[in-house]
Amino acid sequence: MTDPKETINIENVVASTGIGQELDLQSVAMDLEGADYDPEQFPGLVYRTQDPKSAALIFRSGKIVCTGAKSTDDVHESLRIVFDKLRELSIEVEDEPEIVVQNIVTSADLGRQLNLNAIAIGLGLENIEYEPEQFPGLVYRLDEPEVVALLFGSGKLVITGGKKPEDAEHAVDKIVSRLEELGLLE
Amino acid sequence: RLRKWQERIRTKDAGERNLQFALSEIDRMASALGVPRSVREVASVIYRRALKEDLIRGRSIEGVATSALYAACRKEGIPRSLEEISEVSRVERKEIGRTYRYISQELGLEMKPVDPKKYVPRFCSELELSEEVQAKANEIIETTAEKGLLSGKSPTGYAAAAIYAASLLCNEKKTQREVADVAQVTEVTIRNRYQEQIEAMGIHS
DNA sequence: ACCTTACTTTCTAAAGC
DNA sequence: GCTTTAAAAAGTAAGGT
Repeated sequence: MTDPKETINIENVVASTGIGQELDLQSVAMDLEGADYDPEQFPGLVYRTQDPKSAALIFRSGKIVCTGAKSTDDVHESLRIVFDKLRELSIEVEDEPEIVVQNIVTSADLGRQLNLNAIAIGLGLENIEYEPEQFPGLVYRLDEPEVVALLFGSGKLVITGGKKPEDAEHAVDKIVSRLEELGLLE
Repeated sequence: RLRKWQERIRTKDAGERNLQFALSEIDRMASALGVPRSVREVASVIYRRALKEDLIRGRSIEGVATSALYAACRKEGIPRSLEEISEVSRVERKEIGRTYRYISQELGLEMKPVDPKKYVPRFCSELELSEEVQAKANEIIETTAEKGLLSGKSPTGYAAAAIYAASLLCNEKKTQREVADVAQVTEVTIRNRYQEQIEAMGIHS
């Protein structure tokens, strides 16, 4: 049997950082090509990097949110590009601003079909949310690690809310053992 | 002080008025949906519990009232889809759904997923289909759900497909459009569920 | 009937309303 | 609470050909 842990794939990494300097977003929007800035709609300026693909939300305070990267390395690479772009606009940016990963979205495959109805009862209706009229996935919140899992009938799942790649692995382990002890896998 | 006392009265009156409004809304929607009085009573109890547990803060009274009715219909085994409920409420479907999930979770209602078979009698009677078709539709739902086909699928679409298939098998054919209209799903959904169900039932047609 | 686009759910930070 | 950004899962829907 393929270990479900081997099927884990990081789909999105969200991180926050800051250049340690206030910004005039109006002028940054003028000079930075491809920048989307509509303060009436949202206070942040949106700047997209192509390789690695990501979207950076740049704020007046100098704080930045980067999302869409496929790995923590890509987050660093994307933000390095953003920092350099800002430096090209002669904006002072710290040498190595601290980058904090805030959320990692992962997908995985348990390798067998799931009977979500049975799993909903097995895990306990008070511990899950399963409303197929509204969404096909069963929502399962774990305490340790503190993540949220979306389980689908196909056996595939999504893990989100984690801050480290290991969180997803631990979550998959716990889910697999929980479903196995309930006799709901295979 | 007199002012504090007056304020308490005012608050009490406002609260009382809000409760009356909520209960009258539940009554109005229940009548429009044609659900029995017992369901309105269950909905009222759920609404009062939500009020007691202070779950209405940050939400509209009408949203909570509508969600309570939606939950009550399910609890009583005569579910109405969010689509149907939203047609008699001024709250939009998405808001009813999220408010329902919230009060369901907070009040520990422990609602089981809707069984598609619960929609069969009402949909079939609206389509004027026989008991034989109903029984066949229930059989299709039961058998295919046991094979795992139900996971993640909407109960209304699932019931609609089984009813469509049963109407064909019993020579009381209804078109996909007719069934789709009463179940408030698209013909595409019926087609997709129908194909999976007849395949799982080993029916050639 | 197909295809494409888009919306539902989960998570997270940011600043401001 | 909302606004915006990204991403996956799978179901449902809508519009065009």
